[in-house]
Amino acid sequence: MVRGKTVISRIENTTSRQVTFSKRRSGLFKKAKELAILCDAQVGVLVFSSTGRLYDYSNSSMRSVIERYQQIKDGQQLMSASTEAKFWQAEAERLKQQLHNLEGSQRQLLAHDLSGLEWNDLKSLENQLETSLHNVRLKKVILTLSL
Amino acid sequence: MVRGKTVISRIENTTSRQVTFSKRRSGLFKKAKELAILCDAQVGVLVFSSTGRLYDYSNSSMRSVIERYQQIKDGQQLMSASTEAKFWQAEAERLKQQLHNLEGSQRQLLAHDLSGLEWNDLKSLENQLETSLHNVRLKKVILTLSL
DNA sequence: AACTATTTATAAGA
DNA sequence: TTCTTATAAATAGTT
Repeated sequence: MVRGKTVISRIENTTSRQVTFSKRRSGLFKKAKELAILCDAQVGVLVFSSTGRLYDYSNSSMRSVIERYQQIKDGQQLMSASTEAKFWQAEAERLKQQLHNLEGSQRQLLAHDLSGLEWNDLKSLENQLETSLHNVRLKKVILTLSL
Repeated sequence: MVRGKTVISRIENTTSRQVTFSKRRSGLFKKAKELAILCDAQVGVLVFSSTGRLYDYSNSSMRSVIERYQQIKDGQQLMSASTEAKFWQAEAERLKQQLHNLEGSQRQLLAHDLSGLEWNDLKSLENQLETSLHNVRLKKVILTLSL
C-alpha cells in the first residue's frame, strides 16, 4: 500500500528502485499510448535505466518521431540509414515500373503481345513499324553506297 | 468529474480533445520527470499534437537522449539499415542499367538511332521488323474478320 | 483556471 | 515476478 505522500527523490534501495522503475516505466508508456490515441498525437518516449538499458515507446515509429523532431529543431539533418534505404527502395520501385512499361511497349513493337490493342492501336503500330523498316532499309542502302 | 470508465479512443469533439491533450500532456511530462528522479533514469518524451506542434520533455537534454538512442539503435541496426540502403541502391543501379539497355534497343526498333549498327545488325533488325509488321497485319485481318 | 467525483496508478506487502 | 490492496494521484466533466 501507499504510505503517505510519496516524496519524489532518488530511491536509494537498489531493489525497490528497480521495481519502481519497471512499474512506472510501464505506467508512463501506457499514459503515452493513451495520449496518442485520445488526442490523435504522435508520441515518442525514450528511457534509459540507470544501468544504461534502453526502453522506448512510440505509437508510430521512433525513427520518424526523431526525424520529425530534428526537422523542426535543426531544420536539416543528415539522412539516417533507414531513410536512405527507403529512398533507394522507392527509386528502385520507380525504375521497376518504368522498366515494366517499356517492356510492354517493346512486346508490342516485336508483336510478341498484341492483346488489348484496338484497330487504331494496330494501325499506328503498323505505321510505326513501316517507318522503322523504311529507315532501316534506307540505312542499308547508305551503308552499301559508302562501301 | 469522471463519469464511468474512460474509453480510450480518439475524442471526436475538438475542444475537449485539445483540453484533454493539454492536461494529459502535462501529466505525462510529470510522470516522466518523476521516473527520471526516482529511478535515476535518463528520459525523453516527444509529443506532436494533431496540429503538428511539438512539445517535449527531457530531464537532461533531448539532443543527448536522441544521440544515445541512435548510438544504441544504430549500433544494433546501422549495419542492417545501411546494408539495406546499399542493397536498394544496387538494385536501383541494376534496374537503371536494364532500363538503359532496353531504351537503346527500343530506339533501334523505332529506327530513332541506328548508329553503330553493322550490315548484319541492320539485316536482322529488318527481319525482326518485317516479322512484327506481318504479325500486326495478321492481327488486323483477324480483328476485321471477327467483327 | 478551479473544483470534485471517480477512475487510475502505484508502493508496499505477500 | 506477479497479485493484492490501501492510498495517492490523475483526470473528465462541470463551473
